[in-house]
Amino acid sequence: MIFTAMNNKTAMVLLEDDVIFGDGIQKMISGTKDFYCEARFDTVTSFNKGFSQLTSNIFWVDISLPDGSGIDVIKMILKSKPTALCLVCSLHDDDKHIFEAMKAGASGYLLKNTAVDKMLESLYELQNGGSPMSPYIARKVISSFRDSDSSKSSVLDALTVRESMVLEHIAKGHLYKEVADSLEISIETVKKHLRSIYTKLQVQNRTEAVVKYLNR
Amino acid sequence: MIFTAMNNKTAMVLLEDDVIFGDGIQKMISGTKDFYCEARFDTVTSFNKGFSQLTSNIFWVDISLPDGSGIDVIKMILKSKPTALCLVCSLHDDDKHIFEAMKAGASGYLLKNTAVDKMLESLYELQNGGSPMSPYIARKVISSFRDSDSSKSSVLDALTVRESMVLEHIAKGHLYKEVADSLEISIETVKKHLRSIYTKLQVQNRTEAVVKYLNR
DNA sequence: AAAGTCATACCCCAAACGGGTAATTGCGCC
DNA sequence: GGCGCAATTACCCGTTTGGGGTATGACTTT
Repeated sequence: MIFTAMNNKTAMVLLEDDVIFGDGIQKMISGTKDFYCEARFDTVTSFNKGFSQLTSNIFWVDISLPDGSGIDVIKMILKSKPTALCLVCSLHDDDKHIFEAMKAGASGYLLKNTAVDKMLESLYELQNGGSPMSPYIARKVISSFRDSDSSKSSVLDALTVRESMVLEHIAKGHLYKEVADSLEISIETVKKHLRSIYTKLQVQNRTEAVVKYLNR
Repeated sequence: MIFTAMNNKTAMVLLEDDVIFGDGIQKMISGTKDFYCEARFDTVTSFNKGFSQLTSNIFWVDISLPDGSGIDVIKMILKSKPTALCLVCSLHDDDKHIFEAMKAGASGYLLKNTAVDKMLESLYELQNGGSPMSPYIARKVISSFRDSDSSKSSVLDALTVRESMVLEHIAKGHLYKEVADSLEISIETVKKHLRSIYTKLQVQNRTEAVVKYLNR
């Protein structure tokens, strides 16, 4: 469903399959003096069909749609409009949905239980370079950066200085001989270090050791 | 500077070296009916000295302090109080400071030009499980998740279905034999697949291949 | 001075790996 | 309906790696 343009207002698009909820959002948008709803869709298919005619830069998207995921829609939008702002509004508060949406390029993430005034505020925040998130989402997002470490000692800490150097080279795909030349020690010593590493990391071969090293 | 306790209010600590700004924040906190300032410090040293006597769970911390970084203070706080909420309030809006603070475990990040009412709102948001961030910060944070591109074809896309399956197993540290058993093919076939993988990924051995796979 | 850890180095041998070659299957295309 | 091509399967051979033992000198801790 595509509507007519309006002067002095920012165009935005609504993708939401729940009729009641969609009506509410559309009404909310219409009630502002700064935004208007250029188009409204309730399926991925209809959105794709109408997309090429849209001029909006702001997209309000639900994730769970009857015929697909809003996350894929976001990817599609950003492929042809890299500066588009996609605001997810979803019931989902699990890591998978949240982080997939972010990876896809969402510029904000609201839960559906958000108060209307907060939703409105979010639109303005979005437009002004912000990334509105429901508090619970923001906490998850910011927490994901937290170094589980600082206190928790990694198994890698058990390695000696020399062992760490060896593992670092090994993780680059080097052979015993190459590591030996780099560190100016004999191949046998490299082997010895690597065996200590395997023991300490409780792994059986170099691949497992490298995986542990890379996931530090 | 440590103050006396107050009933029915949430205790919080202020770490800020700018006297004028600190006064403003302290006044703001005092003006609320839900928070009070248990203590106020202007250096890392004085904070460390007083820390053991503090009961607060909320910490308002500046990053640039005359004798050190607030980021280290956050690490220290969380080491002894893992549930503490640290709200950074800083002038710094560069990636390094932002993400270091998040890694250290900050629960929110405000820029100093934030309006007072937003600052207040942030305290409540923090207490209610949210992670207040200035819009600019939130946008940076959320953008950092964005897949530099879902359109850019990874070298891994060149792999056939079977090759991908093989690589997936290999990346778990499995041996030829284990992969062969899993996929119910002969060891020799696994080896052949892996060699095709090496060619396509332009690597010489399994470690390099696994590194490329893990960095996908 | 003794005990312990780290880094160095060597030997041996079985298991795993990497590279060359080749047969078979499966699928699109004319 | 057969041709072409990629994908999948498979074997052989020489090299690399993994795991075992042993040993010596430097440096720390006790």
